[in-house]
Order: sequence, then structure tokens, then C-alpha cells
Amino acid sequence: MGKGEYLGEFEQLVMLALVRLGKVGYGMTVRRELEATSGRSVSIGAVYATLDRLEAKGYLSSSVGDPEPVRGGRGRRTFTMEPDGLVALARSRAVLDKMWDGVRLSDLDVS
Amino acid sequence: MGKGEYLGEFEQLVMLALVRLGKVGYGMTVRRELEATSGRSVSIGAVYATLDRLEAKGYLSSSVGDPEPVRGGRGRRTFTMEPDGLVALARSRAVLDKMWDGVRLSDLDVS
DNA sequence: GAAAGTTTCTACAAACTAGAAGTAATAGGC
DNA sequence: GCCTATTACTTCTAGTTTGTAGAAACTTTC
Repeated sequence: MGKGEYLGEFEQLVMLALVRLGKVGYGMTVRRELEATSGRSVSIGAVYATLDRLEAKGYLSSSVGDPEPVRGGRGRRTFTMEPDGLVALARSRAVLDKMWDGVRLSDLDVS
Repeated sequence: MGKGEYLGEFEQLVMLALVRLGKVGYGMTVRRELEATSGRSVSIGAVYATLDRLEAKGYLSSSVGDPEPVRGGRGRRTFTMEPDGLVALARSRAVLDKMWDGVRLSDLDVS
């Protein structure tokens, strides 16, 4: 029973970005979505490494599309969530929710 | 800007367990709380390694108490959340909430 | 050939995990 | 009263997985 059973912190964020993006999920948009929504800066290498790992686990799949008729229009590798990935994501959320249940931020005295 | 700026997945759970436990937070109770609430099995080494790391970051502090007059009553090392830890925890939650915002589980088709 | 948008590669640091070993107390048999 | 078993807890060791960054390569238009 090694690691790999639970989604890491960044893995969760990457998957959520993908869910939010819907059809247009590929490396660069995942990065932008992540930076925009979470407010943290993200290196492109981190995104692809995580995407690759999640794909290897069967949590998502990718396919390379045709080039776009624009400058730099290299074929994009778009990613799609797989059922297992959705389940893993939902489970991560559920565990966190359970742990937060009954804990109030006011108890935490955060200023 | 290295890693260590954001709480890992397990770090979040350990801190939450500590918050939930209040006064009686030490290695073994953190483990039990984690197993009971999150439903996942947790090795004791994982707990202490994480607790140590969080203490090193200043997110929590520990002190060894007097032995209890019970069998195995070794002095316990109890942990307390530090303000920085509470802030980090709240921030992790906020980011995740933002990313989940607008995403419905029904969209995810989780059976 | 310069520029833009994208992916791949390389390499290292941090986080996670497991379990054995060590420590310190009481309990119970003799 | 002492030995050894048992219980509760912490420390240590060592390996795997995740997370991070940025340079390099690719592919297309300008």
C-alpha cells in the first residue's frame, strides 16, 4: 500500500483546472487557469509533469490535435478527465470536507 | 520560489486533525483521528515525519509533557498550532474552494 | 530568420510512506 | 521485590512519489 492512492495537492489543482476548462484543456491553458484562479504562479514544467503522471495513473487521457492556423500553431495535446480521475477528485474533496466539518475559521483566529 | 510554500495534501490533513483534537494532540491521537475521520489507514512514521516538518516550518510547536501514571505512560510530545499554521491552513482551503467554485459533482458524473 | 505558442526534457528538492527499533511506564507471576 | 511481558508512545532509517523550475526543441505564421 504505497503512495499514489491519494491525490497530491497540486494534482488536485491540476485536475480541477482541467474540469473547469472543459474542452480547451491543454498544458498552457491549465497553467493559465491555475494562475488566474488560485493566484499562485506555476511553472510550465510542473504542469506537464503532473499531467503526465495523472495520465499514467489512468486519471486522464490526452490526444494531440491538428495544428491551428495561427502563429506558433503547433498541434495541441488536449487532456480529458477519465472516470477514475473524477472519482479520485471527488474522494479527495470528500475527505477534506469531513476533516473540515465542525472546524470553523473563527476557531482558527486567522487575521 | 521552491516548494514548501503550499501545504501538501497530507500536511493539511495532519493540521486539521490537530485542530480537531484541541488539547490532546500528539502523534498517536493525530493518527487515530486521521484514520477515524478520513477513513484511510495511516502509518505512524508518516504522521511524525509530517509533524516534524510542519514544526520546522513554524506552523506548529511541540513540547514533551510529564509521563502519565498508566502503562506505557511515556511523556507525550503534544503539538499546538501556531498562527502561521492556521493562516496556511486557511489559505489552502480558500484556494481549493475557489477552484471548486462552479464545479458540481453532478458535472463529474461520479457513480 | 525572427517571433509566438506549445510541448518535451533534465535534474533536483520536498513531501509521503512504511515499519523496525528504541524508550518508558505499569502489570502480573513467582 | 524482581523479572519479563505488555502497552503506549516516539525516533530513526531508507526508499518512493510528487512538486518545482527552466532550458531546449518543435512547428507554425510573419
